[in-house]
Amino acid sequence: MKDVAKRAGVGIKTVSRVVNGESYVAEATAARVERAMNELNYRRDLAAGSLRRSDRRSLTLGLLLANVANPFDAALHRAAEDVAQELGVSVLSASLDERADREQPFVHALATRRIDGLILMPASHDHAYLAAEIAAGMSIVFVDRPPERLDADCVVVDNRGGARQAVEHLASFGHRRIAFLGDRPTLSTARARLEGFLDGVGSLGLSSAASPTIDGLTNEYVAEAAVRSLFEASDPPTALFSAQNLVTVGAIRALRSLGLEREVALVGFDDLPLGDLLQPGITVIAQDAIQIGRLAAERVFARIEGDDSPAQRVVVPTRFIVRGSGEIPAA
Amino acid sequence: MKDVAKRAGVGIKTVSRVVNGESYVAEATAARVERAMNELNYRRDLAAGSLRRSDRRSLTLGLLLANVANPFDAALHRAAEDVAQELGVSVLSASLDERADREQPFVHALATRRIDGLILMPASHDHAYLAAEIAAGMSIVFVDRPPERLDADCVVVDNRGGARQAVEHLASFGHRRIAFLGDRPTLSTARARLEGFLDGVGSLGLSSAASPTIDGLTNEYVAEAAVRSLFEASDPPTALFSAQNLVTVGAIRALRSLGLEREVALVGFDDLPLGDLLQPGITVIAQDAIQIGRLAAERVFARIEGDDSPAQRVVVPTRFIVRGSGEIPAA
DNA sequence: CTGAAAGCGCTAACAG
DNA sequence: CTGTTAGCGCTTTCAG
Repeated sequence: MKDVAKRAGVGIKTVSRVVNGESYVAEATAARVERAMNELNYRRDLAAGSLRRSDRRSLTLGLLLANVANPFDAALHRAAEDVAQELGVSVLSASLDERADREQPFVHALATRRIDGLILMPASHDHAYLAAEIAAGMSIVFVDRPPERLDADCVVVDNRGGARQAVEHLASFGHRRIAFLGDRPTLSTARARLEGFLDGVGSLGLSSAASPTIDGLTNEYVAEAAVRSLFEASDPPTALFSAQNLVTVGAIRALRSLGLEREVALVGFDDLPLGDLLQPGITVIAQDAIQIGRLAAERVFARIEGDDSPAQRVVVPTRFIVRGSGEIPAA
Repeated sequence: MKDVAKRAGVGIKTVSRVVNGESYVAEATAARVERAMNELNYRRDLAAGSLRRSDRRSLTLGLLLANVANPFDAALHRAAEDVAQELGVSVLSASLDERADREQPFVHALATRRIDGLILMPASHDHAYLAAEIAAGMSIVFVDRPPERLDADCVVVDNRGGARQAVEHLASFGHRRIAFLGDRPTLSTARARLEGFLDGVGSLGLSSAASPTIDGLTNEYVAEAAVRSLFEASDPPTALFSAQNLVTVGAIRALRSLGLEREVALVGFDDLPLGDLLQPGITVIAQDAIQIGRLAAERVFARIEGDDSPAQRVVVPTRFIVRGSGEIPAA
C-alpha cells in the first residue's frame, strides 16, 4: 500500500480511502491510485486492516459440523454460506466427527483466527468453556443440539415430537410391536428421539417388551447387523422406527436382504437422498437443513451486529413425508 | 501479549517464545507465563503474527467448489479438509454454482485473506488472471476440470474414457440406439463425456441418427422432462447414457413415470447415494471424490512447501459399478 | 536464557 | 479533499 501510494504520488491514507471506497477522493486522484494498484499487482490484506480497525471484525464465520460430507450437514453448510456470502463474510468450516475431544481444540483454532461468529453442532456435553470465547467477543449459535451448561442461542428441530408422531403413525396402521433404532445416546438428538418414541409407546399403552430399543448404532453397517439380528430373535417387531439417516439406510439394507421390505413398516428420522425412488418409498420425518442453516446464520449475524436480547431457542418444524414404507399394515 | 508479559513480569518476546514452543525458556519462567495467560484469558492472534513472520503463511487453504451441498463436492471437501487438518491448516470454502462471473471475485476475496493455497473447481474458461495470484504467492490446484490458458496442477478423472466405456458396455447388451444426456457443454467435463460417447458410437459404427445427444440439462427436473419427450418421439432409444449425477436422477424419474425402468437400459456418470438400493440398481461410472480431494490437497501443500516441478495432471481412474440398470438387454 | 526496538500492512485520529 | 503520525498484536533482529 505504501508502494502504491508512492507510485501514485499520494499519501498512504488516500490509497486506503480508494481501496475502501470511502468518500471524497478526487476522481483524478482515485484514477491514479487505481492505475498504480494495477501496475503493482496490489492485493490488500484484510487481516492487517482488522488489526487496527475499531470493530476488529475479520469478516469470517466459523462452522463446526459433525461431518461436512453428511447430506444434512452439507445442506446446512450451504445455507449458512449463502447468508454469509450476502454480507461479504467468508466461511471457515471443519468436521468434528462427533468426537467430543476435538471440539475445544477446533474452537480454539478458530478463535486464533479471530472469527466473528461461530455456528456449532456440538460434539461435547459441557460448553461452559465457551463463556471465555464469548467474553472475548465471539458470537455463538448452536445448531441441531442445544448448548449444555451454557446460555446461548440455538436452532433445533422438535426431535421428541417428531419421533412421537412416527410411533403414532405406525400404530395407526395396526402396529403393536415397534422397535427403536438409534445412534449413541450421548447425542442429545438421539436421546430426544428416544424419549419421543417412549412417549408414543407409553401413550398408546404398548408393552416395553414389545418395544425393543437398540442404540449405539454409529453407522449403517452396524445398524444393518442390528436389524438382522432383531429378526433372527423370537417375536420380531412388525415395524421399525429409525432415529437417524444412516441408521435408516442400514435398516433398509437389512430388510431387503431378509426380503421383508414389504412386510415390515419403517419410518426414519431425517430424509434420505432418493428416498422417494426406493420401493417402497421411505416414509420420513424430514428436517429442513436449509432452514436451520439459514436461521442459525441470521441469528449469529444479528448477535455480531450487537443484538443482546436473551438467548433464543428456535425450533424448526419437522415435516412428515408419507411414501409407503411407513404405511405397511401390521400382519 | 503485552499484558501477559507485564503480568508474568517478563519481556514480550519471552511470551512469544512460550506461545510458539520455542526452545530455551526456563521452566519456571514458562510456568509463570502460562499462568498469566490463563488468568488473562489470553488468545493469540494468528493473523497478526503472520504479518511479520518471514514465511507470511496464514495456515489457511481456500476451496472453491461448484456447490458444497452436492455429494461429489462434499466428499471432495471432506477429504481435503482431512489433509489440511493434519497440517494445522484451516479451510475456507465457497460455492460458485457454476457461475463463471463469480469465480474471479471469490478468488479475490480469498486472496485478500492471504490463503496459502487454493483448490479450485473452476466455473470460468479463462484462468489467465490467476497468474497474478500465483505470482503473489498463492499455490493453485484445479480439481475436476483442467485449467484453461494457464499452466497449473490439476486432478481430474478420465471422463472421455469412462464415457466411452459406458457406451461399449451398453452395446455389448445389444443396444444400437443409445441416447446421450448431458449438462451444459460449456463444462469441460460435460464436453469430455460427450466426446467419449461419440468415440464409442463411432468405433461401434452406430448411426448418429440413432444416437441423439441432448445437453444443457442443468438440473434433475429439466433432465426428467427431456427424457420424457425423448420417449414421446418416434424411434426412441433402447438405452440411455447420463453424463452427470443429477441428470441421472432425472432420467430415473422419467423412466419410472413411463414404466420403462426395466425396459430401457441406463448407465450414469458419477455415483448416486443409495444407487445400489434402487430397483433396478443403477449402473454407474463412479468417480472417487475422496481420492481426488486428497490428491489435490497433497499437491497444493507440496507446492506451498516449495515444490516447483512442472505442472502435473493427475488422472484418478473411474470405477465401473455394475448394478442392473446398465445390463438390461435391447428388446 | 531474556529483552528492547523496529516494523509487517493497515486504519484511526487529527491536522491541514 | 489529502497527508502525517501512532499503533493494532505479533515476530524479527540483535544486543545483552
